[in-house]
Amino acid sequence: MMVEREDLGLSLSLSFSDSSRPSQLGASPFGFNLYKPSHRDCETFASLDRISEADARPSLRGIDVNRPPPSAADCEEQEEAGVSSPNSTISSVSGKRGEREMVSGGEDNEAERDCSRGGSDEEDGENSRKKLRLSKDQSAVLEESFREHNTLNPKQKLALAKQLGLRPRQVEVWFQNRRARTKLKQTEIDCEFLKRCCENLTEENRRLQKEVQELRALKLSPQFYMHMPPPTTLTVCPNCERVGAAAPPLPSAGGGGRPAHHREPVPMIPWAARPGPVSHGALRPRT
DNA sequence: AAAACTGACCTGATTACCTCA
DNA sequence: ACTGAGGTAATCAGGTCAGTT
Repeated sequence: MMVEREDLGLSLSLSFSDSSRPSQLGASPFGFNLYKPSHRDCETFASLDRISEADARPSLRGIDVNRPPPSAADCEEQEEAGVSSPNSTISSVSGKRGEREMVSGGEDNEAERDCSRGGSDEEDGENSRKKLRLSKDQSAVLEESFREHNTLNPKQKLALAKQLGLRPRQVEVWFQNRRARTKLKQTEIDCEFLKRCCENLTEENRRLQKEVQELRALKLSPQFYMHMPPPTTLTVCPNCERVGAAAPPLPSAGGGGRPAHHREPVPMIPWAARPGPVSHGALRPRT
């Protein structure tokens, strides 16, 4: 069974078989990579938008996030200042706090503190969490970006934020939500898949039980021996030298036309498939 | 009115870096 | 100079809230 990507409704870019992208979410058993990047992986050069939530709140009360925030441009400028710092090692250095601070130092942080949090619930009743609605264009750009990388490094975040006229924090939140919801959808799909596997196996089991019963009945009848294959059709397995009748391959079973005793169990679920064929030498003693 | 969607937020975990004894 | 402990900051996943469609 293969689930169409379009089925997800989120127009996800689930890479079922594409393992070529390193920056996917971490590995899902179904091939959807759910990659959690370590800080070492990403370019953390000026993560200006991470601030104490508590600190951020008070200064933001009264800001309507649905309005293109005056802060957005301001933030970008401030962050750009960080980005364009001659001392920064923006694109090549990974997550060294020294560098982060170099570009995001004191005042910028304060500024970001003011502009990165849309927050402001409680207390101020009239400004309880207004919701921004992203435009189609904004969503499209974000989707496109998500398809390419489902995590953002700070540089990409800033660039996107600037391009879309959003705060970096908004871009960050969008990506976080997107990852979470993508994963949720994938889980639902996986669940559905497992359900169908279970049904198929139950059916197969029923069928095999029936077959066993029939064979037992046949064996008890004297005519059974009349149907025995002549000895010449018995084959010797070249690997283990066991004697077995050449069985026709079962369409649904793994192992194709191999002798029955060499057939691998059918993997119930895709990720259960072994990386390679199990051979007699698979359990070689360590040297 | 109810349900689905979605932007925003909170919390806890993880990791890297810094400071200091 | 080296080292381990504790602190700080950034980022993430998972869960939730609440406004919008």
